[in-house]
Amino acid sequence: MDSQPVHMPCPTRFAVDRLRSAGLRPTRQRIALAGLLFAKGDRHLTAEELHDEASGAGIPVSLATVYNTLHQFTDAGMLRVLAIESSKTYFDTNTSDHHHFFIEGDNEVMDIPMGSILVDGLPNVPEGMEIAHVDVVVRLRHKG
Amino acid sequence: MDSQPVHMPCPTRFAVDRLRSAGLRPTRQRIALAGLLFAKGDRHLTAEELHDEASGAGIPVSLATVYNTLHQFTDAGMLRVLAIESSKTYFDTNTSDHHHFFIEGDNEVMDIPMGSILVDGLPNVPEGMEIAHVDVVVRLRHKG
DNA sequence: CTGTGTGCAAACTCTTTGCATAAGT
DNA sequence: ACTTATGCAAAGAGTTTGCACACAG
Repeated sequence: MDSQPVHMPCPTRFAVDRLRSAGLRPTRQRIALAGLLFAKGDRHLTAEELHDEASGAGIPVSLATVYNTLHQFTDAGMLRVLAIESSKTYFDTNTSDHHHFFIEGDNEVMDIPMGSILVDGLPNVPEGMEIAHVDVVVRLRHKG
Repeated sequence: MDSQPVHMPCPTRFAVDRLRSAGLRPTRQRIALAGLLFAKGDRHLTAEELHDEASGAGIPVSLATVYNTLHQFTDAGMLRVLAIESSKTYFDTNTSDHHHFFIEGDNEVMDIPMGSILVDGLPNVPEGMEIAHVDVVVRLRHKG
């Protein structure tokens, strides 16, 4: 019956399709990184974290390529950059409009559940400007 | 009548007092930097900007000292650090609770007038955590 | 094949640090 | 005098870039 033999596992298929529709050539490294990024729900990663994860998964990819790839994905609208902490760039796999917890000390980023925060009374924007985005970061610390 | 001759201009006096009450020795450099920072209302500066400004004002101070001083002022509660853009640290002379515009392209930071923004419906905070701070950044772009 | 992507290493930016010198009290 | 701050230069983290080689179409 199966006249179209499938040689690749499903996550790879998924990644390949996503890359193609973004106009990016599905190379080994991009497929692998997309697989890691988009397989398990929303994630917030630095380039270094993703690089470590790839290495750990037996995918040899250079840090430079991880950076390049993350920026390509960002330009293609598959990722969003978070400016939460100076000195480290976090990439968010959830590109929809939402906000974040940042846990000081642990340097961990978490999504704030949609709809549970409300920003109101936005101020008048200066002449000739428009709002590109509103970012809310709720910084948490350990109690005690 | 004036039995206490005043040899220093007023801004210096002010800076010296501020430094003393923060427990910081009022050195030439600290006095000069405090003068620049706190003389003209609320400001949002990077270390490099302040360094340039000091140099321009004929105050020779090294960039390393500017960084050290900004951190000492921050620890003393005289400044706040803004994490608005990756790769650059902005120091805010307004330590009260308020939010910011960030103009993309120009990389300029502006205060949002107090009370003109309202964050409501803060989400439940995870167990054992408390809110340290809520930061709202309204990112603006030039229209057209 | 042809063009694009990758890896490596070097460059670059921002920031911190160590140590001898200078300044404050 | 005694202590603390400063300047310089070097080190350090994170990120980017240039160029030869490798891979996808």
